[in-house]
Amino acid sequence: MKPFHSYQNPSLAVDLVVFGYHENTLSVLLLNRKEEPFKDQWVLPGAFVQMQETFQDSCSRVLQTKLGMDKLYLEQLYTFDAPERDPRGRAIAVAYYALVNPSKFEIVAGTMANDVQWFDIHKIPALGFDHKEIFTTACQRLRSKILYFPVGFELLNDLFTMTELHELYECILGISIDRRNFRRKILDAEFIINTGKKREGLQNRHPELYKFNQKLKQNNFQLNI
Amino acid sequence: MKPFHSYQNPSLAVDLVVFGYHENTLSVLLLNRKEEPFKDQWVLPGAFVQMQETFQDSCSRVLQTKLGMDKLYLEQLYTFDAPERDPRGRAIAVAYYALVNPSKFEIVAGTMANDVQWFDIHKIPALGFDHKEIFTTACQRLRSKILYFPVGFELLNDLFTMTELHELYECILGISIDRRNFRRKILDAEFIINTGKKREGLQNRHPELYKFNQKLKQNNFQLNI
DNA sequence: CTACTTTGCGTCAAAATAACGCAAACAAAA
DNA sequence: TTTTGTTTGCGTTATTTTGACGCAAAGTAG
Repeated sequence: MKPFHSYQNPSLAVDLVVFGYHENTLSVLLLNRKEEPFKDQWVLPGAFVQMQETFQDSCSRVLQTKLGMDKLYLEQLYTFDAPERDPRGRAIAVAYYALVNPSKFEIVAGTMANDVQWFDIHKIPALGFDHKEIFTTACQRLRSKILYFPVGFELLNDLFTMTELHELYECILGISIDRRNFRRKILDAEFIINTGKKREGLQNRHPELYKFNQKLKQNNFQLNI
Repeated sequence: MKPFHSYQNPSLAVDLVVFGYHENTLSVLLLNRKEEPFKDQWVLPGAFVQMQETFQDSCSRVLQTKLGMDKLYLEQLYTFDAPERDPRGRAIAVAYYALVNPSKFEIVAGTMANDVQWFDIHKIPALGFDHKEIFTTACQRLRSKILYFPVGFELLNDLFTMTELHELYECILGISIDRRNFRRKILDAEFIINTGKKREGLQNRHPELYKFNQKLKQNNFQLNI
């Protein structure tokens, strides 16, 4: 499918903010550039959009070829168009963010090339292009989205404890939330379902295991935390 | 500023959802197409993005040349990339929405070409391309944004009455809101400022005139209506 | 058996909300 | 002038929601 336009169009790329949650830390995946411009600097992974593919296709291609990942939760963030954002010429970036669940986090961390690395979102180095701005936008989106969409479940395993969910929210929102009030609000909103199972192991009291309530993908709700 | 890419890039356009509020009705500006495809059908106004201009520039160009409007409040909505969205070939659309205040609404309505027309958002005809989807996205954005950003003021005159603001909210949200509770919440949030002036005229009791509180452009707030 | 930690559930005062009542301010009719 | 009807501004009250805690059961470790 060719472009039907006679004159030239700007270059079009997708850039990805890949979030992972591991050991009570929210991290982002960065790539160390091997070419100019911004050689040896850290940047967000990305790729040019091919003529026939959708943005989601482009994102999947980046995730698979550059990062060795399966399909993840993906959501479009914003499209960045500042004329000087790429020193090589006019380039539009459609930013997406992705969420990696903990099981994949470790696999990825183990097999990653040394030019790919997880960074704690509070310890991000200087980034090339306008990627700092993209990263900041992604963090804001995640923080607001978590209050009215069960986006956090993409960052946890299928079964999780109330404490894990609680700590995830504290981590993403950057605030401390009363454990007991959090529990009440989450349960009142029918946000999650108690599976009846318990996590056995080296812990103290064995916590109950919850799962995500699928109905919430349709219904809107509002968590006032 | 040329694209630095060797292979071809998709066509890139901006599409605009222009909202106007007049006589207690929220309307959108539509254009009747004179060429194929979708000849004689209604579509959203739009234009191809020139190599050197930002999206905002492209939007302003559309608003001025096609619709004869000044600069308006503009916000990026979403970027649409379905491969078949344009039958002529691959085309990406960056959608924006714009808000027109009432004084300009009437000027525009008076001088508009007969291929441009305001439509009540509840009486939208069939639209060409994927513009129905873009329109729907814009309505949703407006509804959610009005609760945490004073976006509604762009649709009213500088000075307005509490009743006007109240009716605007009912119209956009599509629900009925208790007049007295609405007043209390708006005033508690320091959403607006009482100017002390009153609107004289043919009404009954002369209502007080309010203005938008500029401080709210920075501060976040949440209206629970 | 005794600490100590984690987890689940409950209480209660304070704040926010929804659902109204009511009278002042004005225009128009009587 | 007086009356009637409408709009506007400001309350009140019962109910719900929230925030800040207490407390004991279920575990582990000494």
